[in-house]
Amino acid sequence: MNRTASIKDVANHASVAVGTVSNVLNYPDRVSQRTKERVLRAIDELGFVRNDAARQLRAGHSRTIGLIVLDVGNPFFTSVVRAAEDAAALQGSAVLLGDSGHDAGREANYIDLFQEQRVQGLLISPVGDVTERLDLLRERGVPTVLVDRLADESKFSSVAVDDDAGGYLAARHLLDTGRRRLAFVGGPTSIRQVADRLQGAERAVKEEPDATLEVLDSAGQTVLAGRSVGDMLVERGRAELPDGIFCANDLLALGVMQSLTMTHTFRIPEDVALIGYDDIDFAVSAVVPLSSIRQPTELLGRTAIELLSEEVESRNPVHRAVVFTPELVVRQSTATPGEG
Amino acid sequence: MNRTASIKDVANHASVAVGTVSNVLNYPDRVSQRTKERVLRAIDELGFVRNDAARQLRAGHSRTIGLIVLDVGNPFFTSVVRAAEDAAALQGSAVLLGDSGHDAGREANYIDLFQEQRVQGLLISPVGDVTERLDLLRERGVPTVLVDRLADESKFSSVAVDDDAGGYLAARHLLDTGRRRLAFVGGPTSIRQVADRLQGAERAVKEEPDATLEVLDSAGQTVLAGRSVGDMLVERGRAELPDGIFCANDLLALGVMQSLTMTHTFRIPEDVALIGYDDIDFAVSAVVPLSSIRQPTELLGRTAIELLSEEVESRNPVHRAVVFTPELVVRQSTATPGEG
DNA sequence: TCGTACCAATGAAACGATTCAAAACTTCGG
DNA sequence: CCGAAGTTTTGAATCGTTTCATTGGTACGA
Repeated sequence: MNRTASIKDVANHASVAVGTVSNVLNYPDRVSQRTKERVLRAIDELGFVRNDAARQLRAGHSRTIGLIVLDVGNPFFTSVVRAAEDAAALQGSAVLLGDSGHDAGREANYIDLFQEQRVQGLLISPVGDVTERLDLLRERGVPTVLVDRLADESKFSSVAVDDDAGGYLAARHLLDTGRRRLAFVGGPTSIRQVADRLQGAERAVKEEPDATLEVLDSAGQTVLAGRSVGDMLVERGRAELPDGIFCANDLLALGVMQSLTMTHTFRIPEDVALIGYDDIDFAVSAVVPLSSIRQPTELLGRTAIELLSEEVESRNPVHRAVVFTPELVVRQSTATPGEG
Repeated sequence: MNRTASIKDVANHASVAVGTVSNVLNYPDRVSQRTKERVLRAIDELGFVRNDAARQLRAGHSRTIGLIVLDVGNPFFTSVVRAAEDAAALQGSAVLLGDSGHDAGREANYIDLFQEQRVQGLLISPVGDVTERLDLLRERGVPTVLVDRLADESKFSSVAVDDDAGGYLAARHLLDTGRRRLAFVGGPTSIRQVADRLQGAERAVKEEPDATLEVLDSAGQTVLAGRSVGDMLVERGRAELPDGIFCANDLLALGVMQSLTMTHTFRIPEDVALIGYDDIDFAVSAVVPLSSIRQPTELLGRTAIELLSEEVESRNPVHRAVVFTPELVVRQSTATPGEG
């Protein structure tokens, strides 16, 4: 048991030619029943396992797709990854997963690694601006699809979710349930997602002449940041409290909820309605189940793979930018006051 | 720009032999300065990227390590993965990540895939019992290290965390802060982790003659399951309430906390102390910051890689089972009543 | 019996990098 | 100018698979 068996060993053991063994593996119909059985027995007895490196060397390309995400721990990406893996498996490819952790250096390492592996193509949620490294990929003809990032269609295909539409959806929902004094809670607007969600909310508020939107800047996108905003609101007193709060993500919303419910001065949703964004697992099991905006992550992952396949198959590069619309998930935290 | 450049193209372009190009890449010292520069320029001009398949075919093995986890979304594994990747990178290997999602079929697919890729070795957190497939790997001489699972040392190396010690640590902490009527909240004890944590807690309680431990079975390991247990406790009334609760994981603890704090009948930690397990991100930002037991995930990942390296390098397979002791993280939810 | 199809099996060539024995070139002392 | 010793460069052989033109067999009708 020194070395793993090769196709040649199998051929000898079954007394056939190497080409025949290869045919058994790749084109079973071309081989007679008798021979096939002999070969399969030999494979079994020797514990033969295909050497993918040799296969891929001959084929000129691998059957793997590279996927680089900003943070595997983030449920959004976890879900996208899972969907991409499943979609890839259906078409016989495997996904190599890389986690850049928002670090351009790690991202670069993975890009290089995947190039050496001769991946069929690359799905990437890039760190910061689209780097020159991605342009290099393009020149080298490595099909690439940007994930969760709009792209110049002359250069790349991309899949993304319309954050402006999500913001509109959230604010519109608050307005539809009778709230008029809205507040937006969100981290630095330098983050594109935050800015887009705010912009969508503003658009909805402009549709109602008597509605107002107050912007409450939060220090970050965490539960604790949400709690400080909440504490600040509690101190204001009832008269100046907004009656509908839209948070740029669920963590912020959970923090705000903690503040408001702890003091027992305000009730959700009777005094204030609260809606978040992302629909993380915790949203449904919050003290007051949290309404949220759900992003179609499975669709995102699946579509990314499909766009990539298109690029791989067609010679001439026709890029497409696909944008999905998020979905409103209504729970108790924004129930209509009348209905409790 | 039809085909990616090969080492032969580079050699022609720089007017040297293929061996020289290879030397520039692998043993730069063997090559004269002048030649090296010419070759590097050619590499740059042609956009040459090493073909890993060819390299690996010649070398007989890859520079990658397979890692199969039960759930990439679980923060415990996410952290282990990150640590393993970093440790592998240090020794010049890359990690191929597979997510079995607790599904034996997906696990089997990844094992097969990684075998075809000729990974140097495999880290796996196996689904259910150690399968015959792993025994096959062993026979084929693929070094394998089990993660988060104790293994028969005659067969595999393994890294795991001592759940019994963790349970002891949690209960001992409750006892040390003066609590005597303890309760354990945990899902079906058929789950090994749950059973071990309970056993450790029982061990601690036996050390105090006047202490008792009540076992409250929960329907699962979720926030909602925790909340039903909490609701049940609230109904009991103060006299029969335990004064220290140890939950088999943080989600359960957060659920219990929601119930107890919502009614405002009981205060944490004054009336009841509460401690969880895993120290997830949410623990620190709970309404009452949650004490918990932290598992040394980074250490787990790093050590797994080290054990694997040992197996890869040494001829004769000497397996080791490494068990780590978890760590107590004290927060407000178990503060000593006196200190409030 | 021969010729024509058809089907199965064969095995050399190719993929691209690394290795290593041999060849080619330098340098330097005599 | 020669030979020895050292340094660089060369290029054929190799890894394991797939491909495909070629060969070997079999069946069947004429």
